[in-house]
Amino acid sequence: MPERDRHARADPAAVPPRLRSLASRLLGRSAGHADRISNAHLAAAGATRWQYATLVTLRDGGPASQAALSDRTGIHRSDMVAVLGELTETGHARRVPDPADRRRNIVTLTEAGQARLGVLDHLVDQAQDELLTPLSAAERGELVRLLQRLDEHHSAR
Amino acid sequence: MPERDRHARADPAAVPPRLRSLASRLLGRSAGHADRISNAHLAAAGATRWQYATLVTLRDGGPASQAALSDRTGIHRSDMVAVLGELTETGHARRVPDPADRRRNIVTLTEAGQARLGVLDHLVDQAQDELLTPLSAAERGELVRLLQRLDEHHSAR
DNA sequence: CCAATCTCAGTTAGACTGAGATCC
DNA sequence: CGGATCTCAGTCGAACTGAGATTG
Repeated sequence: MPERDRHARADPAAVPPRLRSLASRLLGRSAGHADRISNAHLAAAGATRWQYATLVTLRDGGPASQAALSDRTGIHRSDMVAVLGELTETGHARRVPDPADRRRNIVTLTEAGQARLGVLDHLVDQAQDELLTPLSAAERGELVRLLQRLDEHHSAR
Repeated sequence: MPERDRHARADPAAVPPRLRSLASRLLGRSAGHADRISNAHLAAAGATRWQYATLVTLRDGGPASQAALSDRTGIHRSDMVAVLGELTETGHARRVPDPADRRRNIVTLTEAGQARLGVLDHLVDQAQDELLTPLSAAERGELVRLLQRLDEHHSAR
């Protein structure tokens, strides 16, 4: 991988103060860094963030329909179809029609999926650590708490 | 505008704790809220975030080449072409070849651009306020400071 | 010849809409 | 019938790559 990038990276010192202190801009940029780092770490195992979120949700919430997985992960129902296609093809999840309601699929985590999840958990931890490098443990907690309040407020009906 | 959305919104209570406390996920979701709110407020004046960032940078940094504007805004050089196309067509910026180096354009803010910027500044302030509603003034400052440190760290060469 | 600048065409991942088929 | 559920095709804005033309 060449990994070139001689372009467009926002010279931190040259950004006007007005922009440098806009919360919306800082969130966008930090989310960009977070995406790049998370994707890079997960790609080492050939995984994606959507796959990881889905596997975690299956482990913590148990078997569920695709609609329920959409609600719990925040992944669009329509993208969930593709994610589960990948996970079932690689044997990490199983998708069987619900006998009690045949519109639904019941999705379950396989043993292989549990094993994979252990690996991915570790990679994600590393990604968080790289992302939050400049912050102390207390500051990381504070950041997470503030962001949770933002997200909860704006996710509420 | 119908503005429907009966779908995929992540039921906050149902998200597994592991996901709910991942900084990278929270940043992505918060950035999404920020984008939606900022876009909505700016759209009321027919403007975009890229246009706003470019106008601010012209006001605070004075006339500049497109490459310099790219560095200062973090907008890709290739997208900057289109943004300046819009701004010059609407008479908010002017683009003239640099007589000292004819590879460059010198971009300047027009009077109309300054006036427009006053309006947009106000809309952006409203957007920040809506975004940060659940946080106190002290918490908003703390959030901005933490995010600045993240961004500076990961933007550094 | 090499490097910088601007421009244009095309790509990518993420998030979304709309509609069809199936089933309760 | 109305209303979920899953699936598929396609759209959209944001961010990017690559290459060409021009100039230093």
